[in-house]
Amino acid sequence: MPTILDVARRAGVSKSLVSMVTRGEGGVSEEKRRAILEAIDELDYRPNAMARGLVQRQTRILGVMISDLQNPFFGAVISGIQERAEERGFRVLITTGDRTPSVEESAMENLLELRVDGLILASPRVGDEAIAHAGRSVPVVVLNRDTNDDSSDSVTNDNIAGARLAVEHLVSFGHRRIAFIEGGVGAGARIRREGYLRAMRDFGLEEEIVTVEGRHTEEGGHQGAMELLKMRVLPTAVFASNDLCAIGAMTAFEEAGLSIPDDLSLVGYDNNRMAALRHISLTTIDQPGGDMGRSAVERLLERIDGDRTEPSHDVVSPSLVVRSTTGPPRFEAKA
Amino acid sequence: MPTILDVARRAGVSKSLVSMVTRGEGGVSEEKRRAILEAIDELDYRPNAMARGLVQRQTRILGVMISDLQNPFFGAVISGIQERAEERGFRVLITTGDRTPSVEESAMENLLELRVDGLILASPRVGDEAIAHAGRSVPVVVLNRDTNDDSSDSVTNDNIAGARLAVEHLVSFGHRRIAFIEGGVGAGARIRREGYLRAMRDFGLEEEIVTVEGRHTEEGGHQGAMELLKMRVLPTAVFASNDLCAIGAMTAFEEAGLSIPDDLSLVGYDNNRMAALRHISLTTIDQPGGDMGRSAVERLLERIDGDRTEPSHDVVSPSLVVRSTTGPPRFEAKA
DNA sequence: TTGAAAGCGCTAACAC
DNA sequence: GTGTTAGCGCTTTCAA
Repeated sequence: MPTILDVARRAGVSKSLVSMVTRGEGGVSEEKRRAILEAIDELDYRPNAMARGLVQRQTRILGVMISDLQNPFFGAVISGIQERAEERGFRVLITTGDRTPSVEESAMENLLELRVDGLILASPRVGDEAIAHAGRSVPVVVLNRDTNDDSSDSVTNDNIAGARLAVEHLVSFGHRRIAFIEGGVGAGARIRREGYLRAMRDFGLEEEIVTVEGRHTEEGGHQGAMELLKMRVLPTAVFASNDLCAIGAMTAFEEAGLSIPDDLSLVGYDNNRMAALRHISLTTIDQPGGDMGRSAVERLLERIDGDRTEPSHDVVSPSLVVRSTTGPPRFEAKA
Repeated sequence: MPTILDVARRAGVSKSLVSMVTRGEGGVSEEKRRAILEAIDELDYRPNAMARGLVQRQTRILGVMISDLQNPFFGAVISGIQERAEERGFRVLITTGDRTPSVEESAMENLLELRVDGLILASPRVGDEAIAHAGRSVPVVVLNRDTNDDSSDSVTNDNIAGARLAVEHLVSFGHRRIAFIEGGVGAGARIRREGYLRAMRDFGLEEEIVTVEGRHTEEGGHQGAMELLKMRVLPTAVFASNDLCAIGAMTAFEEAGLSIPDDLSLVGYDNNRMAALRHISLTTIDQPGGDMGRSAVERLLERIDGDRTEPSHDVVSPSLVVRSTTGPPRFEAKA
């Protein structure tokens, strides 16, 4: 693999000049520049980003840790990140631990060892300590997760408000017995659960609270729904912690012979591409993934450029998207 | 940010010992090792992968270029890649150009400048020359795409056979007028089209060939279907170049009042998670994404370890997955 | 406008 | 078992 020295020799100049050319710096005579470009081409030279990064002490790379690449919602987030990063002259490198906490932490370490200039943690299962640790060496923005330590910024959607929107929508149809399928241990999931609980209480439905375990996957939703189906008295509506989970639940309910929304109403969270499909047509809470990705990049760059040292916590508003999985309960609400 | 020297000083040892410890090499006294570990912890030291990579001339990182992170099929591919790479002690870094050819090429260059030890190109829109160029510096495996140059290995599913499976299945129901919605300019898409054409000819259906433009996205499928709907005589069956495309087409057809599979049969390609959803239940051609990802890693490591210098071209067999979007044509087939 | 030289943080070869 | 040193490929003073 050719080095800058090979190029310099071939072009009959010093390394410095080659460096100036690859960095697009001016002040090189047209003649030498041409010779250098030619040598680069002939040798298939490509600057070594590690050597460069080592001396420049920055990489202009933003690291992104995504826990579930199979969830289309994160596809939207990444699009937003990529778009804004590119505008600002940064590259984006993505890593995933495929939902395994230990692998995720090691993947994050990997990014850190590479000395990325900033890190976006999109809803991972990475522990608080690991985040704090990362935050000590590089600007970090976490997505959809509360941060205790104030070393990192966050961009979240208001999960409490979103959950309330879901419950409110169901209540407005006359539902009272509204169950919740949990989203597992991820940070955002816990807050949605909290939002559900609060909303139920606020609507005077404390007695009707039912929660079952689940996860932010179709399988998780399926299992949660099966739990619900075992109950003596079924809920008339179900709020699932995310769309994937809702879709899994939908499958389970329909397999059990229930018709949605006639026998049961269902609401998800995220508004991912699957939810919008005509055949799914899931009523859900929209979180603007692309916007959140773009904001995360902005926050990161402010830190990198040193424009801001105060922690920032962006909260975007979720909104209700009514589709075909919600309607009035089969029997008149008692109240 | 602390360096290895800081750690050495704090632990009262030389850099070499610290290096040995971070690399997990033996031959360090228990006493010093403990002191070093402590210093590392206190200083929040993290080895600089750039400096390390510079001297070791390898990074143990595999780069993956994915063109569409919104397509769940690639999620499966990445899972496979990640799993196998981890077993073999390699990290995986993913990049995407979000379906923009120029951005994709620059994203690929980025990976190359970082000196990844190998590159997996998962169905990107990157040009042949760019691939060949990359192949000159690092082992490259391309997914689902024919390579002209023999510098890179490939892992593909047999798109010709897969397309034939789709056509055959429809023919077995008595369909004759089977249209094809194209998948755009990506390499795999062109081969599927070719497979469709060949299969139609082989079944003596040359007269019935109808192709319309599309892309490997829902929007692309929707538009392709709209084209089809404008035709004087509608096909009785449609084969779409991938699942996303098929799902978009399904939406368009149903919006136009057609019922699937009664008025029209539909087959996709990939067997992604959306296709398997109960409400979509798309008949499709399965390609084993996870297996393909794992194979790609294997091929790459053979090259990296120098175990193989001959080009390899893995071809996996696609299979038909019959679900609910195909059936006999509404009117008896004439023949 | 150009070149020489120091040094980024690390590993590896060697000496002790 | 431990320390010293050269050098990976680059950028960045600084001089010429």
